[in-house]
Amino acid sequence: MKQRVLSLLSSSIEREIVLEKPRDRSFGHFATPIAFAMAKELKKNPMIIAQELVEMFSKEEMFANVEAVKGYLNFKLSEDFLDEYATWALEHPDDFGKGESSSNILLEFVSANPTGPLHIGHARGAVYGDTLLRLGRHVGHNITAEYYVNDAGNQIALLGTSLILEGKANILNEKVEYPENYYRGEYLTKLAQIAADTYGNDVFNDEEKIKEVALWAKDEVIKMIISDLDAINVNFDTFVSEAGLYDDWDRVMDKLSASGGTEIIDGKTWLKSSLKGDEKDRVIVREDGRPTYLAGDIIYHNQKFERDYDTCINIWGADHHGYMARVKASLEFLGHDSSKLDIQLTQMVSLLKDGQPFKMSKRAGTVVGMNDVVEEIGSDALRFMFASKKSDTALEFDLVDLQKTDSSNPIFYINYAHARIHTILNKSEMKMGTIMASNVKGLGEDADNLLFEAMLLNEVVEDAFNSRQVQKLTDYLKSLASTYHKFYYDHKVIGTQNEAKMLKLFLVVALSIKTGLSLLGITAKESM
RNA sequence: GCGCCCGUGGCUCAACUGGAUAGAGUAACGGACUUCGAAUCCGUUGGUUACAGGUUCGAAUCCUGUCGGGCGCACCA
Repeated sequence: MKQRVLSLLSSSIEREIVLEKPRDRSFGHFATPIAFAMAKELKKNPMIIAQELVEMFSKEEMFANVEAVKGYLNFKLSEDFLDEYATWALEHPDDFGKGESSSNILLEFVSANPTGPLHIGHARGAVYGDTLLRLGRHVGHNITAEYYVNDAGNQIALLGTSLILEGKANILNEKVEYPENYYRGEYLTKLAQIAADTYGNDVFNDEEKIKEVALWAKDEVIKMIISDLDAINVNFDTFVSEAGLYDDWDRVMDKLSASGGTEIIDGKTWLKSSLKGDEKDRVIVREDGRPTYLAGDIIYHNQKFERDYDTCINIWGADHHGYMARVKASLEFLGHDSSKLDIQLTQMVSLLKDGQPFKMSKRAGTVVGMNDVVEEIGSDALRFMFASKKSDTALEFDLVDLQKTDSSNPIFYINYAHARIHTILNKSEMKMGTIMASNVKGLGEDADNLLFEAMLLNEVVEDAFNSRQVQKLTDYLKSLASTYHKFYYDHKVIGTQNEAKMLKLFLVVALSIKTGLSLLGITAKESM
């Protein structure tokens, strides 16, 4: 909708136009402060400029009314235009809210180490990333969802050792000395049992097999992670293995040093990231020749950029923010445009249950598993909760609040609006053909407002994706549901003269809610 | 100490990225069912946008400083 208005305005005004949706509907459907900007250049009173613009546009069929108020230019859309758009939406439900962007984007998210199940912080990144993915695709972009698997380095060996210890302790019932660093948790108990079933109990005493067991365990953990993610409707297109990247190491190193990006001091290779905005240089190869974690990231990001995307989006936990400068520095040295790397951070999550800190009771300690939360409140509530908060602010929420079945629980409230529409459609004797053949004109201001709001989905989705702020969509859906509930309360539908018209209006609302929820990875309910 | 993020009604969050009177939900209180789902709706109370300056037609938003909070500051991933 907004696109159409904008393109009409752009054909007459040669400058960037900010078109906004006024808070107060009496100012129209759309408004622009363009006259203020023009006033500076033309050295004329903005009120006068606005008045001139009114005359330019008031004859357009798209508008019922164009007004100049205090320098703002306010547009009210015509009912013909609104009805035409509504009909189009209902006839093309799969295209509703879609955009025409077409960038190639790589979206990397979650990328949790394959050493244990996902915790609640990962879940936030997963939901945020997957929601961005859905929004971006709806807007028209071509996006690849990728998971970077850190399967090289110490932590895999540590996983192997931890599994062996677990087996010794719980299956062989031996006394074991635990080292300072090792993994623990219920998942290891399960894994040890499977390992015993697969390889036999001897495996826990066979030093030779430690490496093999570690790799096996890593694969098992990845399977667990994938199935955990699947439980909240998060899926990936590609998995990139860190271990597999090192074939490319020599080539990338050559490129780095050729551009003066490296330096060897005390037998270690340093990335001279301080030359590119980082606070200091970073070791990428240790004295003994083993690469550091950063090395893998450098090869990986180089590979990403050589795959030639328009934009690479990374979603990282906020505790990694110190990494941004060094990764970008390496990209610069490798001759890439680091501004194409868009790093979004997700902040910490803390959970309450009925006002008390929610922690896992098991021996694994303090970290809350994603599974545990999904079990408590379900995927829909979890996804909605995370999507509805700005990702870069710390978040605390109470599980009990998300189990409520009233308007205090937004996902419930929105589903209820959708379900009410289906109830009323089922109750009505109207045939779909009759409903579609009617028009939504002449229903009054409440109906016009509801219809207009329902048809704003595309604008909201584009805005949410471009600003990387997915909570704009959840806010929109809450507001739309509220407007609908109000309308429903105030207006009787069945048996009235305007039954078909109103049902057509409701169909648009339902379409918008259903589409919006699906972009959040949630299936709209048709009955509660 | 240095760097990044943040500070908006009692609480959880918005505010179209510099625009019109800072909005929702929750909590508290008071109303609306012989009516398509009251699982809903309506109303009242609650704000010097942490504080002090600055930039301009215009600031919660941008700049500077102060205070307060979170996260980093590995040859771990």
